[in-house]
Amino acid sequence: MKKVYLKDIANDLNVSKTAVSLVLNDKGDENKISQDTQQRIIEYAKKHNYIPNQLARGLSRGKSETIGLIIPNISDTFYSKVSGVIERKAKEQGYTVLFSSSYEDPEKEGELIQSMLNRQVDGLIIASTQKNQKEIDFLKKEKFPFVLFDRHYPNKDTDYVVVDNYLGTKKITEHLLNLGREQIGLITLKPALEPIAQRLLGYNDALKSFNIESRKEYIIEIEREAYLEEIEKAVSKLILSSTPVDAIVFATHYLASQGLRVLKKLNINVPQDVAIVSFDELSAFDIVEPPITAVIQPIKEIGCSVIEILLNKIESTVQQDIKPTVLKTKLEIRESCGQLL
Amino acid sequence: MKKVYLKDIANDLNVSKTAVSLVLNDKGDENKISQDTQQRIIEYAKKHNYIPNQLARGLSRGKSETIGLIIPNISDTFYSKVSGVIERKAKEQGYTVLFSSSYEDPEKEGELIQSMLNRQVDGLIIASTQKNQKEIDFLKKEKFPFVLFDRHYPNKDTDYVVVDNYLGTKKITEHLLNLGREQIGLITLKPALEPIAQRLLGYNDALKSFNIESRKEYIIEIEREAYLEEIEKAVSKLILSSTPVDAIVFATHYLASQGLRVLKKLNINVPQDVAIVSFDELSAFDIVEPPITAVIQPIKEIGCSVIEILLNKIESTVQQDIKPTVLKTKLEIRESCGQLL
DNA sequence: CTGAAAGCGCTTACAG
DNA sequence: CTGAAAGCGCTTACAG
Repeated sequence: MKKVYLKDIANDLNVSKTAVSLVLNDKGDENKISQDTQQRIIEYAKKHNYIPNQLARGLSRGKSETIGLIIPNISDTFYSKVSGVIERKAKEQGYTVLFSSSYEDPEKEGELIQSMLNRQVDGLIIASTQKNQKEIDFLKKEKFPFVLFDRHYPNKDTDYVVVDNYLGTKKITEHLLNLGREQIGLITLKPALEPIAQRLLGYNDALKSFNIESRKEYIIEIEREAYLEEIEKAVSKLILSSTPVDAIVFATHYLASQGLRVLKKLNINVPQDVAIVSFDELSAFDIVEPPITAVIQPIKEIGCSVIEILLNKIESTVQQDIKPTVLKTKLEIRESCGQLL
Repeated sequence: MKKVYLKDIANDLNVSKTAVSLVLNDKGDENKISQDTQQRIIEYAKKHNYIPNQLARGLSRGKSETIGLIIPNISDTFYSKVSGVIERKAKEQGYTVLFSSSYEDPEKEGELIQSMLNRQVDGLIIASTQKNQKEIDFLKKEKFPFVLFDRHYPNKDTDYVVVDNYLGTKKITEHLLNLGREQIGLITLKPALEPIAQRLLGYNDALKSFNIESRKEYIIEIEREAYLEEIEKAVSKLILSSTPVDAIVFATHYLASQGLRVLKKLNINVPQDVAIVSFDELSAFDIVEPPITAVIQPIKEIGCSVIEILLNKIESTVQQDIKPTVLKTKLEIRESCGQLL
């Protein structure tokens, strides 16, 4: 069975390509093509397993029905979950998603944006490295539909969907303070991405609201690429200091889980010796020993907002307003902070 | 700045579209286009930010440089990790990946295959629901490049990459037996996908090799869609039976983690009262209470094999042999099985 | 109701 | 060394 094309159907059925195209695109009725002809075309297409070429269709219509998704790492639980809802929602509207991971490499991210543009995606979703100002400016200038999520460019006016990282971190830090912990360390990342910067602010402001001075030596910023090794030093430093910490805030789920590994290795009791909290979680955080208190990001809402905003921009003819979306996090109290001291 | 096309470059530079196309595709030298002309074209393209249209290119060349990835669920840690390596390796060879989740729905999977074909992907990677014989036959008949992974069609001759599910489960079950456990339950899934079927066999054969009879009431197959509720019943049944179990094999990571949640809720001590093991793991299984012994799938190898086989098929002109790849699992011993009884 | 034709933006024999 | 032209497989005004 050889491949069948539009023109084959037209030839075999003695109708024009126009008619076939119209019918197969559900425009038969509005173009008043006879029911009989429509029937014949549809049957023939089904029988011969006609597969329209979307490349040709896209080229001709100037629309690919594809959206590009660029994230730091599809293997990370947060991004994979958000990607899941984005893909599902996109598919519901007839869009397929092209994805690529930037692995936090700005240059790679730039190439990916180019590559997605090459491929004529109708819109772009980016959780950016925040180091591609130029590309973002380009997209803006071209009025190309895109929405940022998780990380945005604070000094640029774009659509984006983020979580309230500031308030989330403030909440978990205050939770510790409310339980009587006062020497609270923060283990976070170095390159100050916007969410990470916000988390630092939240931590500091929580301390401030309890009239506790933030100590520089309690804040450890580690290199993302080397976090596995660096976190060990960081935790040791906080714990074995002359004024040891009685609680640690971890700025990401992987810092928290790795931090807990280290604490266990050092035979530190959690929460007796130190309480811990995490920004974001892993799905097993509730059965970990001890279960880790965390602020949770609303995965589904993030994905839905992103796709809704993007499709709106793609499909609407009128210029859409640019508006940031800031979603709330949820505090999930478990046992890693213990009881009131 | 308006968009620039091949023909604009040709016009502005007073050369032919042919020359521009050749040069931009790195075929300038082999077509003996003067260095000067090449230089001018490349500079112009860069300066005006020329973005070639891949749709047109693909249409013209009959190749889209895209591969389709269809998996049950991108949000599942196993699939997201494999997808990560597939995407990375694909990108290295210039391919972008289009992905979609089937959510275990055969009909949806069929549509996705169609949709990927529409989009002229050069090849397809599928972790199938195993209920689309027809589509697989179609792909085979058309000699369309594809490779299955995780789940294959045992009665069909196709390329696939799987893990030795049989041996993996045999290993964890024997681990329990070696520690003196004899009443070993199995909590697994109902719709007998190939890997699930193999895991059942592995469990049974392990018992057999220790001359222990497999008891029907110790094997509980639950519905995937309702596993959260059903697992509670399953665990209770095994534990509260008149001949209670002293160990449980969980056939997947999510069954294991949910199973552990239930055990904790029922105040059953692991491993004192029951030992548990899991096929596959979650990244926090080592810090869970107790750390869960599991057989691990070689994520990276799976992804690499899949992409290697696929690209080989796509790019090679000679017919490639069809060959299954069966990878080894690794037993990761932790504390959920305790010591020798 | 239907068809011929132009066009989407590339690539690639082919001729010179 | 270079250019005109056909072709990839569709869609869509336009004319009848």
